[in-house]
Amino acid sequence: MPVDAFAVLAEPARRRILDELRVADRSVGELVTALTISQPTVSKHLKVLRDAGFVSSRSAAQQRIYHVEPAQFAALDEWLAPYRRLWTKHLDKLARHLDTMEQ
Amino acid sequence: MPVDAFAVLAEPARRRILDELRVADRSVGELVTALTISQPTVSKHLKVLRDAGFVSSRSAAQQRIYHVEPAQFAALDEWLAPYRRLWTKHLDKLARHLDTMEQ
DNA sequence: TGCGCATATGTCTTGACAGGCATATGCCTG
DNA sequence: CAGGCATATGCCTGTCAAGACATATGCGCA
Repeated sequence: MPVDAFAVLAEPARRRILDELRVADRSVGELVTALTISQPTVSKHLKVLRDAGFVSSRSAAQQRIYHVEPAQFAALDEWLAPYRRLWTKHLDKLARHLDTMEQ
Repeated sequence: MPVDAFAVLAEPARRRILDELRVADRSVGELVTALTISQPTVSKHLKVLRDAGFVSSRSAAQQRIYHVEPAQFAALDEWLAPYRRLWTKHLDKLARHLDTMEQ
């Protein structure tokens, strides 16, 4: 992770952009109308997301179409992995407890 | 998520604390020596982590022992889930591509 | 090539937050 | 109950980033 992925996602507006792009690729203008944020603000957030590798863009005439880049999310998932063990262990314990109660 | 989980994790020091607590429960003093951060700073980060539900503490004499609370990580994982579909799809595509090449 | 649309960038102000330091609180032991 | 240890909290300052606004750039079309 070149730039801090968590810092990038800390901004709610950026997560809303990602939620939008997850459904389908979108032009900047579409994002602006979908999210009701000013155009310069959207462009700046997109730049941050691009620099962090969360999205990439292609040009289509005067428009730029953005789409989600899955790799960064996979990196996030890797960070989460060791903690996942903690809560699955927790769930196992819970399951065993329930099994005990059934008897 | 009552407070913004991503904003909480955006601070590197807090992630270091979690990495430490993931291995084993620790007192505040142990964290201070392990991370080489001032004691007040550690306490403040712990408060943020506590308020966000990432950790909880129990008292042992004058010490407070902190430990990781898995639920918040599970919440994070849920947020990540819809994106996970994106990159597994991506991997599927890659696998199919490799299959094609083998023939 | 000049105009208009879509997007990017620069500047400024303001607010939030982290760290340093001093100090308060809680708890145990002599 | 006094003193000391472990931890929490309050105050202050510097830093950084987000949003508003103005403006620059890129691209297509008449």
